[in-house]
Amino acid sequence: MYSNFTVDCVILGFHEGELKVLLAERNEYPFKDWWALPGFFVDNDEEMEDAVKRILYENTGLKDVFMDQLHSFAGLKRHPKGRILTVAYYALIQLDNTKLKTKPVTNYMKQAKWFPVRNVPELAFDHKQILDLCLERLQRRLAYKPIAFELLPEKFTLTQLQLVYEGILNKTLDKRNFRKKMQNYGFLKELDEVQTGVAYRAARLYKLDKRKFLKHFQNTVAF
Amino acid sequence: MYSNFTVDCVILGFHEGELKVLLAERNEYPFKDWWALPGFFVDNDEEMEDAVKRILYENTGLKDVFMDQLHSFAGLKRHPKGRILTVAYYALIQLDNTKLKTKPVTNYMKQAKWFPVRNVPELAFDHKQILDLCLERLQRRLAYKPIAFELLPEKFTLTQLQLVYEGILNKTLDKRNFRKKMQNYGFLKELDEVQTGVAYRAARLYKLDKRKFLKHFQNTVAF
DNA sequence: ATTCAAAGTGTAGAATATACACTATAAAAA
DNA sequence: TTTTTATAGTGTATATTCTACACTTTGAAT
Repeated sequence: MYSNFTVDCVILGFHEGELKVLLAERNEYPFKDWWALPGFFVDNDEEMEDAVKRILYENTGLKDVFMDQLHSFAGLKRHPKGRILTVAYYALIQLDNTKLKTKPVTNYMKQAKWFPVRNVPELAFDHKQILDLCLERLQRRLAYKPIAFELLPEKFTLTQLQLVYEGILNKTLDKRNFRKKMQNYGFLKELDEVQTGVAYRAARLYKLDKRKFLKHFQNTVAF
Repeated sequence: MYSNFTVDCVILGFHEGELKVLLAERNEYPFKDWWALPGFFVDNDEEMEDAVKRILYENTGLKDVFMDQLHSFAGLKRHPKGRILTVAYYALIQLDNTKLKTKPVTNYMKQAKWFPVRNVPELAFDHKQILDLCLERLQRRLAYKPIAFELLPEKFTLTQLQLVYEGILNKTLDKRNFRKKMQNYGFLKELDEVQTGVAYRAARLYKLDKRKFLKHFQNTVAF
């Protein structure tokens, strides 16, 4: 039995140097055939976060995904059938080629597809507003939440890390300054491993020491 | 006619060097006689923000108050009568002696009273969690939203401003460094006026140039 | 052996942050 | 009118962080 509110989820991944969002093509009215953020009604006996997890699983096949609440939207006119409150979340996944191929998994949507976040089709409801808010929040939270690392595989190169920062901040960064700063933070573990399968000099791999990351940023506020 | 969700509001003011929150003593079950954040059901045909404004007006007599959404809470067990989703807001008011004297204004509460934010009684529902989240958010948002200024009268002294910053950040700041930094930002208008009614040297008054404030901070993110 | 494509590295100057203590002023009290 | 009191208001030196900037190294492919 459904409750009377929904969750909508901005599912983000990073692929080919770009931040991408998973959108669903709706197969139901209103906004049938429009692209929208994956979302659905929360069940009456279901925790809200579990509903988000369910949507994530249906759309990506993944469990244990990093997620965070964004904002709630309850405008009287946001849904043509009357007010439907929605709680928006974002989720960050490690997107790779295997996950790029999406399949329709629920009957209320025709297909799901990844789009570059800054080049999405027109979206249903107020979903464009939700996406924009998400991107703005990510820029701020990047500084004190392990956002960049949730978008990367466990082992990553500094160049990959820089590309994620650039994708979220939507601007290019200086390579040397970026590396210096990251390494000075002290929460990157340098591994004795390098990249494989590249046709040029292989880059060193790093891991995040989440413990040190959180300790470093728990008291990071102005002044 | 009530909808099925509520708004709860962390109403904050600054008085006698301390950040204070307005709490309401409940006159209804559940949690009758407990202190709680002011909040109530949103009407079916009422915008959520208007509901917050209504609660603010009932409790403080003020309109046009600065407010911002915090987070939504929808735990199945947060309310003994079943899940009630609540959207938490915070609001910042200019608290002075006239506003300190509160009166009971609604029948679902016995009285309202101001408490120092870091010394509140045990709260109903998950309201302590909401308050703590609010204080944490304020610390972060202080750096890019005009939070400190919403807690002060239009004209204020630098010492008053510093006290607000200290109250929110919950630590003391260096006077000279604080003033230097604030004045360097360039969004404070120095007035040709000084404080009145003090028994010692009167301090110069300042106003916020909100336009410059927002311009200054709109692009303030890491890197 | 050469080419290619990306990895990896240092330094100088600018800006910002921090630590720190005394003088100036206005009203009140003597 | 002088003195006291309480807060306003101010500068400098050092440390830290930020920024701009270009070449050498490496490993695979040709």
